[in-house]
Amino acid sequence: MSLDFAILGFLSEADQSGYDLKTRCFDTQARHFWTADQAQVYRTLDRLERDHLVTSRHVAQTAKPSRRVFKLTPSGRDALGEWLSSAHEPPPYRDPFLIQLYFAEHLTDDSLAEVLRESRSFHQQRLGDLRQQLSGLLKGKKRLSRRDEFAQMTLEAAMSTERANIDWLDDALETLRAEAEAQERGSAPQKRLFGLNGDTGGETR
Amino acid sequence: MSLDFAILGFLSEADQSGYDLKTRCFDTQARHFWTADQAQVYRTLDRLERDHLVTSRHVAQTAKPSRRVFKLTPSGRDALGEWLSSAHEPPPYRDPFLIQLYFAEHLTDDSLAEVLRESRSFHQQRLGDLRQQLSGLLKGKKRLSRRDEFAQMTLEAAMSTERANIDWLDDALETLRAEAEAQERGSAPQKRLFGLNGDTGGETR
DNA sequence: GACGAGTATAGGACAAAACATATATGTGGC
DNA sequence: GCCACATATATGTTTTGTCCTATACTCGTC
Repeated sequence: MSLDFAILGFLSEADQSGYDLKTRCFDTQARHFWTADQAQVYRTLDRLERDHLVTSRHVAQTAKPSRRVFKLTPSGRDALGEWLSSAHEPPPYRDPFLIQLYFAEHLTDDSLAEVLRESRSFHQQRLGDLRQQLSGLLKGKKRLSRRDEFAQMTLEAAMSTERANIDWLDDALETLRAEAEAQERGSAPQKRLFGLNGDTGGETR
Repeated sequence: MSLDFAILGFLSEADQSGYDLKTRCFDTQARHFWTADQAQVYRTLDRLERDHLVTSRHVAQTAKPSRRVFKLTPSGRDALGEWLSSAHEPPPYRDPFLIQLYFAEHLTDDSLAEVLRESRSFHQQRLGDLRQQLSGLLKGKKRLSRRDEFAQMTLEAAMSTERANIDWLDDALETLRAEAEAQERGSAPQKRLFGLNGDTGGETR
């Protein structure tokens, strides 16, 4: 469903082929908020054309296979506008890492620390990728277009999430390290890994 | 795949029926990190039994339909242990809200602000739910078991993500508001919604 | 006694996503 | 000539997740 509108959105900016959408949109610009398989792109385009939200025409090329270029129809544009302005529930969380953490009693402290570090590394990599995307977006531009500003905002949003993940993981690793040290020194084992941080009620912040 | 191990994990704590898993685990304890449909639970249990990772026995009840209670096998426990200790790539981001933001040039400032507020409300609700779950977990306990500590950690992790989302949305709304005000007063329109915040390079934090 | 709510399991249908393979053309390197 | 690579589209299959319906028994209530 959302994929439909991501595609309509990209077509609202420029007429494109399925190949363009895959390589120039989903593999690059959009990869931090929506990914799509090549097969998925072509099949969705077929469906959108069947529903008269896009049209296609074949364009021959010299020295390259011919392309099928898609164009947004007026009703496609309407559908996009309506979807963009209405609320959509965020998808449910589904993170294998939290399953691991939830059942971490089966792991040794060392194993758990390793899992935390690996998770951190994944998020660190994603954050690095986001930074690269952002600097690519800003490169050589003194003033961003309104278009670019929104692209930038999506990157900043994703980055703030990644930073939250990394910070949390750092805290958890530090707590684990401190716990291990306390244990080693034979002092009273610090059982509680996390305090309440005053987070059990009241305002958001 | 991950669902398999979530189920194995819950069975590692207690023998349970599909109904128990659905209502007592996935609908309650685990809902902030993994959700599963009833149909999915039963079908996954069938598959796990076929693969000899769990076994089942029928248990008759008085005044209630009989239950099919599942139990982890030794090889199921092995499979769980191995999965828990190895790294798993976090699933790709897929957030319809970021699609909306990315194509927000098609929206008026008011529409966009409304979308941001609605998104905020979703996340606020989730955070509230997380807080409730956490206080439910802590209720009447002076000392948490190691088991509960990990449950608490998953809640804290989810909460930190939600807080990051909400904070980012608040910033965005504030910027939008300030922009609108500047425009109204006829002063030079503040084009850039977001600064760079020094985030284009260097260390994570 | 009809009806809804709770307990319990199961299967059909479908949509979304992932994974794999096929096909056709032209370029450049070995 | 062969192989890899980029361009370009298409289809087959499987897995995962969602939605809906069916079945069956008990209890409380209107």
